[in-house]
Amino acid sequence: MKTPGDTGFAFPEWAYKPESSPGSRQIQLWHFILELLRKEEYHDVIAWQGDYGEFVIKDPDEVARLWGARKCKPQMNYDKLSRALRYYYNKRILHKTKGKRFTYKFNFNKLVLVNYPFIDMSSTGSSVPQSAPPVPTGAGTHFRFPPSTPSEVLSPNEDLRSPGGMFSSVARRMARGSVSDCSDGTSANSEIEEGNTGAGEERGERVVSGGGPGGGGGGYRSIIHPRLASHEALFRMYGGPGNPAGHPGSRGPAAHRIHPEPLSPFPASPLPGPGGASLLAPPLSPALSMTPTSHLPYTPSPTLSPMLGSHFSFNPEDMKRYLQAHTQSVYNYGLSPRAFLQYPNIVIPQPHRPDKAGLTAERGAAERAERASTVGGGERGGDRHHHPPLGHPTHHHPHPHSAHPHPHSHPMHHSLHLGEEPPHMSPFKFKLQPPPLGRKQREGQSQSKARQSSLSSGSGSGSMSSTSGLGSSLSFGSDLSSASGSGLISTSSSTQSLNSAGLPKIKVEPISDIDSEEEVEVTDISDEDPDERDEEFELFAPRHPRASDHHHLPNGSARAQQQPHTDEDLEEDVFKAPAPPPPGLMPFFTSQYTHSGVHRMLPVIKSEPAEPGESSTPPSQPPAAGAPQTKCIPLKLRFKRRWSEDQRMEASQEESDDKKVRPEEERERERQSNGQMEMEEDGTGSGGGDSPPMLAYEGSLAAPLALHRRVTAELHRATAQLSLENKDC
DNA sequence: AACGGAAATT
DNA sequence: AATTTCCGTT
Repeated sequence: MKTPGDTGFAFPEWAYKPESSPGSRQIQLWHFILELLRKEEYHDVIAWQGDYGEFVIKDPDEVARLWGARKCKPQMNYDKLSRALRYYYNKRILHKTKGKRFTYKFNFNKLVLVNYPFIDMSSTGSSVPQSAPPVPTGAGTHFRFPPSTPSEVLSPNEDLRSPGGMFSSVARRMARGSVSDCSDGTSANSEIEEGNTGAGEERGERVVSGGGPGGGGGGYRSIIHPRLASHEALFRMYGGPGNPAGHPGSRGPAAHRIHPEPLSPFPASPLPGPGGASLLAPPLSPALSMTPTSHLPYTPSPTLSPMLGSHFSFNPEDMKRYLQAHTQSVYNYGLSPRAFLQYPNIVIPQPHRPDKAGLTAERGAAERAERASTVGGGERGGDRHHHPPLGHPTHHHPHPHSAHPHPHSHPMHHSLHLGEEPPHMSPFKFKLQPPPLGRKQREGQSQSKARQSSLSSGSGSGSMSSTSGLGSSLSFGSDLSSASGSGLISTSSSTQSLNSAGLPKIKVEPISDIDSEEEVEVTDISDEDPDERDEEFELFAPRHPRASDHHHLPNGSARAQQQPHTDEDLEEDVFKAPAPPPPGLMPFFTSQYTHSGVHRMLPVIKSEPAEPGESSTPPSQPPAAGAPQTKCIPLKLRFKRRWSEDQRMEASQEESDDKKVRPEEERERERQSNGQMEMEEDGTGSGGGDSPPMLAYEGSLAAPLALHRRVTAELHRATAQLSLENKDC
């Protein structure tokens, strides 16, 4: 009986699979968190709470301990763990919910994309709006859905690098089976693992890793480059309507999963074209491949299964929840529907109501038990706010405040047309980076205050704190070209610091302080920040959940950003697109406007004080010295990157995400590929993307829903759950 | 408590 | 690449 639903929140199964993270061989923290979150056993330690995707670490020390156990890092503590979580901010996987202790929030968009870049809902979406716009106003009309380009869809941004990466990683993992290094037998992970498997939560969805892999092993090599895989291909592969490989229902277990989805988010079959096309080899990543595992109901064709035992699935329940969530979030939480539209498979985690108090503690850890009892009690008492049960997502109404800030249609003025808009790009911050002084160096040079010395050496402008970067940061329109990049920089830099080599190091970052709304529920802002999908908006996206510091916006082309700050405005800012909308990417801008602001109205439950565990902090051990490295990207490159990006955007309006996080190589690669592909499509829109959405959802949800249903079915057929055993230790 | 830079580790 | 470790700052 532990379905995701029980827990109250549900992510697609894959979300919980470590393997779903392309980039990592080992389990990733976010994944681990998700794991904990899904288990009731750990609800005393960490649990969903508050807004969509928001969770609270009730017992930081315990979480840290568990994490440490999992990673075989006995010295893990919350401080370290939290550092890792903070790294997610930039990656936009997570955000901090300000004002709430130990409270963070997931950004599902990111997760989805990261995990399933190939799942391109946009195709679906492009043809049809998948769900209702947050605000039923006529606004929807203004949005058009640009023809999607396959390439686009797949084009990942930062995190989603090419699916290829995923492939390889997966392959790798498969090859190795499992990672382990921890000699420590007592891994906490076992706890978790047990829980997962033991629970049988997925009723069979979970794959039994053991059984199945019939050896399909190697086949998944994609024949087609992932990028090229068209939506059609995707679906074909899934076995469109025809459902080549067997009926879903045929298998026992499957049956119930496949029941009709009342609310499927998906529109009609995505395969516009030659329906008849037989499926060709699945170009998809292994993860996608449908594994013909025995338990999989809808296993398409046996041949396809690349990965043994791995599959991921979109089950109806999830879908349903997703929809509900979607609606709810849209209406209640003010989340960006865009996100969901893109990834219907995501389900909203509902702060679930504790009725099952009893269940909680017994299981997993005796160790935690003590704590649990206390905490548990408190917690339960604590949250009272209920969210509407997932009953009737479809129409519901917004809570009182949700307010539709924009009663009037709110065309995205910001939507730019390809050529028309001035390339106001986001201003970038150029920070001088102080010469790296390694810890060693610091130590070596002056043990006492190495840090300061480093700063001073940096340039005379010791003023800049790492965070603020005000001291030497410059910001200006992204129009670097005009700035003549290097020239500008060099100028400023000249005064500034030079690295040992003599080259100035400058960090170019987008200034996204726009959000700056301390007042405005920081939480959400970022969360839906336009991520991958919204790439067009990305430049301006508030990438830092906390924009705490500087609000300067020096000259930065005073353009748009500085305007009134109403909710609307804020949002606009957020979504402001520097470049024209990328053609296939985000079919639904519609919703862009409204939501962010709405949610803050919701009173959040104050998390209970949760007594912090004391936990002694273990002594840290000094790592062995390593080779010194400098990670600064050469100035040139930075500019280049920037520049090319701009161009790209103009040309193709591709998304761009310039996070420092992202390595330029990737971007470059991406850019190029994208650029080529994209060109074609913009034609339609000529300027504004006028192509009207196939279905306007002007106002009603109904139509879309129907469509969704269909797709859902297809997906069901096609999907499989990803499960790889990944026990580490 | 939370943030984020820097270096080290895996 | 994703942390882990350390740590100064806010």
